[in-house]
Amino acid sequence: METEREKSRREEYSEATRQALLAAARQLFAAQGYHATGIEAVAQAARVTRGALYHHFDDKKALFDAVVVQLQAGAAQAVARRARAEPDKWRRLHVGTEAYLEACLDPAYRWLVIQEAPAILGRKRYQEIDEAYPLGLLIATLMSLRRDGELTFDDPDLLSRMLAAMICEVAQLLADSETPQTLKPRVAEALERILRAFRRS
Amino acid sequence: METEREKSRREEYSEATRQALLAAARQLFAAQGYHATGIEAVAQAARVTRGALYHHFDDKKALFDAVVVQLQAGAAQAVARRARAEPDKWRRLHVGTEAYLEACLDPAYRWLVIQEAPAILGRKRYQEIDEAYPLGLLIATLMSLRRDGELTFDDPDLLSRMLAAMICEVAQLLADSETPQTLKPRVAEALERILRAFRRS
DNA sequence: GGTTCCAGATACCGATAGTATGTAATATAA
DNA sequence: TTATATTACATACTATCGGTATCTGGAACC
Repeated sequence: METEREKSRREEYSEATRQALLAAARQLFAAQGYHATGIEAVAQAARVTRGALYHHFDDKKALFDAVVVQLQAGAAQAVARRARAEPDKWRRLHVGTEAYLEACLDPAYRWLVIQEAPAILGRKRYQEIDEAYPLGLLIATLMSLRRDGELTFDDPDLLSRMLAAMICEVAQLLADSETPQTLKPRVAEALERILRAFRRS
Repeated sequence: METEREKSRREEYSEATRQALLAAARQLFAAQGYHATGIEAVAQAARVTRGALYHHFDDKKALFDAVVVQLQAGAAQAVARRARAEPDKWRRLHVGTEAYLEACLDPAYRWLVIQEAPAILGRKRYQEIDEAYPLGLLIATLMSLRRDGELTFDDPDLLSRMLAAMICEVAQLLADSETPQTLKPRVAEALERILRAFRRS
């Protein structure tokens, strides 16, 4: 914890408008996509002018970046909350992937984080954020399993990315599916089998 | 084959400029990305004016769409060429995934088809193209294996998408990797194991 | 109580996608 | 052969939008 210096009224207001801008941006970007959303519209939705927006964020990309960070942080928190409860590591992995899959079902997450973010922020920056949040959790879990000799594969980093890619893809399918309730168990089975392929037998 | 009606000189010229526009677009989009590339630049590179471009393509997105179709067709052709030679179906699958992975290593393919296309064309249209070309091959192969009772999983469509997603992700990793020669065998092993998890034992 | 500083507003610029219209060349029909 | 229709392409213009430079009012601080 950093020393909680008393915030001035000004700083409070400033922070509040920053949050309002973030919320407006998330909402509009998710609803219409990044390029279809004008900076002007975001500012209006947050009830400020474009000047205020440019005071808080360097440019449109920086605003989008902040939205993505926020979404990734939220997803990671949701996953961690559920996984922490599990004592067994394989169970933790299982619960974690399921929780992440659930997080991916949020339309805003799918559209902004999975679809648009890599192209807009660039793969490098995208991976930075991903590793700092949800992907980082997965990597850590797999590395831990590897240390215990429970994972029969030498590259947890590679494996985690492959798993994450699959989960994202599957989330899109589930979201687009007209019969998700029949698709869901198949997805679970496939993931189960794949994980087993890397588990010490 | 449709009846090869004699082409007039005009039609030949027209087709040639269309191809020139496509080639210029592919080159520039791949080099700088979709949004960073102006319509004007594409027209100039093809040595025509923007008017000509808008004559051949409805808008910028349609131009991009055509480029993506061309790239996907090329990839599918490369995969089919290599896979057709194999008599055994599992071998065919193996060779096919490897060939597709190789196709994904083309920077233009990675950037335009994998990264930008879903966001720009929309997931629906993207899947249409994908299913018509490389993904379609994979689905067909898996369905054939399923019919033979060789595949112990009920949803070849789902599985093929999961595999394709992984391969795309892995291609990005290989491309970014500083030591692809050490990464490659690990990738091969992982894919091998995953396929085995769905193979009749 | 005057000065500094900063959140936010206003006004402007440049780039670019898209449109409306014009033109010259070729195909087609009388 | 001449007249008409069609087509490929060019030119000029508009609207939108991201970004910047400049300004202002009020809170914090000496």
